[in-house]
Amino acid sequence: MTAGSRRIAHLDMDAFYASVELLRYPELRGQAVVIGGGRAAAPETLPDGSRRFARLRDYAGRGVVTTSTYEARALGVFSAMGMMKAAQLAPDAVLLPTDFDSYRHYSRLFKTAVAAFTAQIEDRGIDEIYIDLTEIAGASPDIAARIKRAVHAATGLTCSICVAPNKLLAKIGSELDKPDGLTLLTPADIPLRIWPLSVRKVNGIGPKASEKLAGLGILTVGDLAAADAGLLQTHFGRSYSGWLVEAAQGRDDRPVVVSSEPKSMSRETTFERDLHPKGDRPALSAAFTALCVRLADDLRRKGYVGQTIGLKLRFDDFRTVTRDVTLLAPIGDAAGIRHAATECLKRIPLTRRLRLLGVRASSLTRADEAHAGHRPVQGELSFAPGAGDADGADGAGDAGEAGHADGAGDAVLPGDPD
DNA sequence: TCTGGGGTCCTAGGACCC
DNA sequence: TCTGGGGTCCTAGGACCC
Repeated sequence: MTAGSRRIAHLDMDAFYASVELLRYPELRGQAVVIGGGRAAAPETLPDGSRRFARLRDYAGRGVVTTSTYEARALGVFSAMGMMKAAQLAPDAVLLPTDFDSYRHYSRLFKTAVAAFTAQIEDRGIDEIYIDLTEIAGASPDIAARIKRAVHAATGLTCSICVAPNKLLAKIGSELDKPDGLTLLTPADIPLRIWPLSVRKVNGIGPKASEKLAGLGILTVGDLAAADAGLLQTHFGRSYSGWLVEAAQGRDDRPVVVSSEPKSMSRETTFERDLHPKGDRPALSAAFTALCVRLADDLRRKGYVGQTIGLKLRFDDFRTVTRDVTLLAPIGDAAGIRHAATECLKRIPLTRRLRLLGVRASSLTRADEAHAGHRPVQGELSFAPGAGDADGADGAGDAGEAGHADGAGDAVLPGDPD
């Protein structure tokens, strides 16, 4: 199955959200534009037909930058940066709210355009895909150029493509000539084009690993390629160090995965201000219910039910805690989800104000196969005696069946209808 | 100027079974 | 009577990605 050389392309839309916004607001072309901020203000149309845009300096809140135009990046504003920090760096930059419906629309358009070439496409999110070109007739540069033209014709947007022997190299390469790039990489290019790059450019080496590598004097992929395998193993463990060694050599035999089933679905929200578990009980309870309703809605729309329900809290000191419970049978309704998540909540001591609340469903099965998907669960409920945390003397043993009985009387966040 | 929301995968310990 | 090993499931947390 391996052997033979593959031709794998990585296609990445250029500054995707920002570029979609520029299609709608062409007058912003050439300006520093930032998208994000959660509840940012939408542009206002004036009587003369012109538009007034919010500026970054007007923003106040807890949002982060989702995307920025290349002009904003030149000012130091990048994805995931806190909006308040971005406002300091570029106070005059235009601020736009995220419009996911619109981005999803353009995402469908570009993916459909590529699908005319091959079905061998791996979805990697809203703005990027891998494409296996191995079985497509023609030279790689020609195929890539045709795909770029098709994407532009379908969307009016540019993308960057790299064709390489594997996904690892294709992913790195698609960034090398951005925007509107067309890059070809062969094994012979690795020393000259890959090794000078920061280890951060490798998909799978994040902030923590790169920090640790820097501590060992390893900054570039070339440093990594030259590093002692034993040294790496003592610091990163067998599995991850083995992968690092392979990655530094540009080796990767992961296939292009054409279809996959979702593993989990979740909804979470960060409050505009930290909420007190007792003093803000009504607000917390309403938010909790709303999250369960939205999650149930997602599950229903996509046709799944979940047998494991989880709760996530983040405290004002940013400490994050999760708890989950596996039920006897999968569920998908908001009341059932809320009931199970409330059981999880009872197992977390609420000592501080809450910054974030989230609800998750996992162990998903298709709703139409829910009967077949009835997995055997040993014992009773997982929160039966013994399976609890620390001191299990909290009498959870008789918590009852995980049905929909409204035992909310003693819940930390009392259930309120609606 | 404190740091979003939606995911996947991995690790590690304990329960439980054979 | 501690002396096992293998396998699966469940849970919690963390790294990483878009």
